[in-house]
Amino acid sequence: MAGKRVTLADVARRAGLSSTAASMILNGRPDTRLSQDAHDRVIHAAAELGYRPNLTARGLRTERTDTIGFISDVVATTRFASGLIKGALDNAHAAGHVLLVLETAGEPQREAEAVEAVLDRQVDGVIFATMRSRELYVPPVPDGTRVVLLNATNEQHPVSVLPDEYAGGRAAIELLAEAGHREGILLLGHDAEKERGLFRSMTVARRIAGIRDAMAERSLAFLAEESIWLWEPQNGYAAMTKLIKRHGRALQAIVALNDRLAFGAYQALAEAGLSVPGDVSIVSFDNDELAAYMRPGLTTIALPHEAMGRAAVDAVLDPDRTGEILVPMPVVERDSVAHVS
Amino acid sequence: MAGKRVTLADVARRAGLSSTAASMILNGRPDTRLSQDAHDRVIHAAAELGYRPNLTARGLRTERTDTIGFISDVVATTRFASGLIKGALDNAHAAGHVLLVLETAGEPQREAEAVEAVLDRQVDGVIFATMRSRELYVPPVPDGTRVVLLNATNEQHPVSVLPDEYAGGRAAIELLAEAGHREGILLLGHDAEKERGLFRSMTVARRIAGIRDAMAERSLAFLAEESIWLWEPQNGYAAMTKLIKRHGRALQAIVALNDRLAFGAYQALAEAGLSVPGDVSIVSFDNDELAAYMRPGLTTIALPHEAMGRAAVDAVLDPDRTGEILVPMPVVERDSVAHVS
DNA sequence: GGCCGGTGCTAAATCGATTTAGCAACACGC
DNA sequence: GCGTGTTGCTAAATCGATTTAGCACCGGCC
Repeated sequence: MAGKRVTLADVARRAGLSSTAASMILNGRPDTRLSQDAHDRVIHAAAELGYRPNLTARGLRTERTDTIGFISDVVATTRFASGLIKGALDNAHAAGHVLLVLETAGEPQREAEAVEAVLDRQVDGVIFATMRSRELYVPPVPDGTRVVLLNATNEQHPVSVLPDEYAGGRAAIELLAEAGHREGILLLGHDAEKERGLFRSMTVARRIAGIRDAMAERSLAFLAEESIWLWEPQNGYAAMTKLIKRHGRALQAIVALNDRLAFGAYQALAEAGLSVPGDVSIVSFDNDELAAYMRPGLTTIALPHEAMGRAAVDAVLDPDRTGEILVPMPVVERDSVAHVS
Repeated sequence: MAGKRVTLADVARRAGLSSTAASMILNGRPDTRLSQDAHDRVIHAAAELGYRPNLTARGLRTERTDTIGFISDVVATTRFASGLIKGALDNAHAAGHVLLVLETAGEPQREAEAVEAVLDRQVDGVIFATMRSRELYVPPVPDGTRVVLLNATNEQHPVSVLPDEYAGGRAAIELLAEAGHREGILLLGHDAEKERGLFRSMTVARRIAGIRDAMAERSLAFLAEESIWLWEPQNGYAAMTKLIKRHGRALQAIVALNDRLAFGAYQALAEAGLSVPGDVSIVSFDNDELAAYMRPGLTTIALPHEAMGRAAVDAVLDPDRTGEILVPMPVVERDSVAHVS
């Protein structure tokens, strides 16, 4: 494609009108007294010339750019991070906006740079996202700019989008209880005693609270709780190998605090000759890509990353949305939980 | 933070000079004859007021926005997609640029919209990325705009960044050969006969060519080749279950065409009571997240997603880069290949 | 005939930068 | 004392849109 871009002035000239008239007509301004004929001529000329407004120029005048800054500590390492982006992208597209994506690695220096980079480009709003949910430092932002925290909170900016972890935690226990499990349940990843006073993350705390409340309501107690600091497959494998030795067949169900731990548990159970869900049921959290690949498929409470990303964009664009926006965590039932009588 | 942004005019006023002078000084323009004193005053005033140029305004005048459009068919579903973005983000940041990320789901309609959306915002260049490497349709783009294809090619735009799949394919075979494997090698995922005339993807074709050339050079032949159209764990599992039955202990090594197939193969081997790498060695491609979680760790030829993303940004910013830019695929050695004598 | 109000449109200012063109003051050479 | 350069700086144009303020014309009414 060659030549320069068509400008509003070109359209106006072609229509035999001023660019004032062309601007008003193309923006559908109400209460202008421009004739029907003028409307027709401008719209026709614009179509004919393939006119598209230069948003840089418009932005300069209107201070609106139809662009949202999406600043994240991490974008690639987890499916969660990219899910947030995808959801945000979807709703931004639907609203005719576009996303400026920046990564900070969680370093305050880069966070500050990122904020400046997006403000220099006059974004309409900023979304701050984190992997590990937490109270997030937000560099100073001018008053008018709308800020939404995604999977994070901040005192000065009260608009946060979070997964409804409390309800998710309850759902995991409800699922096991409805399948008839009442005994021999193991909590893999957290021990109330050992981790007392340690801060893991805001949302994980709620997840665990949901689990414990649902247990208590049903007068259920865990057979064992195993604290694991890093929720990686290797650690899940090691912990489960030990626990199988200790508890043997008393072990009937596992609540794993994420899918990677569950994956490690599968490996340990297979080595010990125990089958899932025949001998042991497992329910977990996150719905990692992994969960679908495992055999049998892992039943898990999904982290609703895309829905969260979508909610964040909606919140940026709707000035009335405020406070904590909780996004439900869907229960993804596969084949790792057996019914017992 | 309150109040309006500081403008160049504010800085100039404070320094007691014209904004022309302030602009020239802050941009480090050569050959202006402005005094050292004027320099000091402007720089001092800018620092004092915390001046940051409005890039929208600058962009309007200079037609440069320090912004690159990153248009991808998919951003979230695979680690590959998000790796490309992360790499691009890294080098964009290093070069003081920022990325406008858009997703198209591979639909021409959305591709066209995406191009218009980024051009309307006067980006300095556009990167088109795909998951499945292919000749990509690129909507018309004005002459001056630099276009780079990432994991794709296009006739009109000769700048492409691709993984060096041919060398990667060779590397897989070299690895097995050096470990002493000469017989009982299975190619999992492709059968030359069955797939004749079918087009999978440009890069996969090169991968397979590298594999076959390296085999031929060493006068090696596959024990069997198994065509699998969709490279998912379930299909790898099914195919391997069948192949183990058919070939038994003759099977000594597997070249899996991606890690998800290898994962399925692991499951089938474990069920058949065969150990990796004791009974069967496996080498694979991609270096999915999965590969590190598997037991034993999977040796695989990595898809260099981040390096590719970085290379794409470099190519956009350097007008001299042209043609195919091949990014090496690193060999990631874990524990799935045994030495045999 | 003059005033009023409505209709249909446009000139010019504006956003915040960059860039072009050129002015005033001074030194120098002859 | 007069042209010629150099030095140090600025006024104004420009990019492409939006928006403010207001002009010219017409018809109707007294």
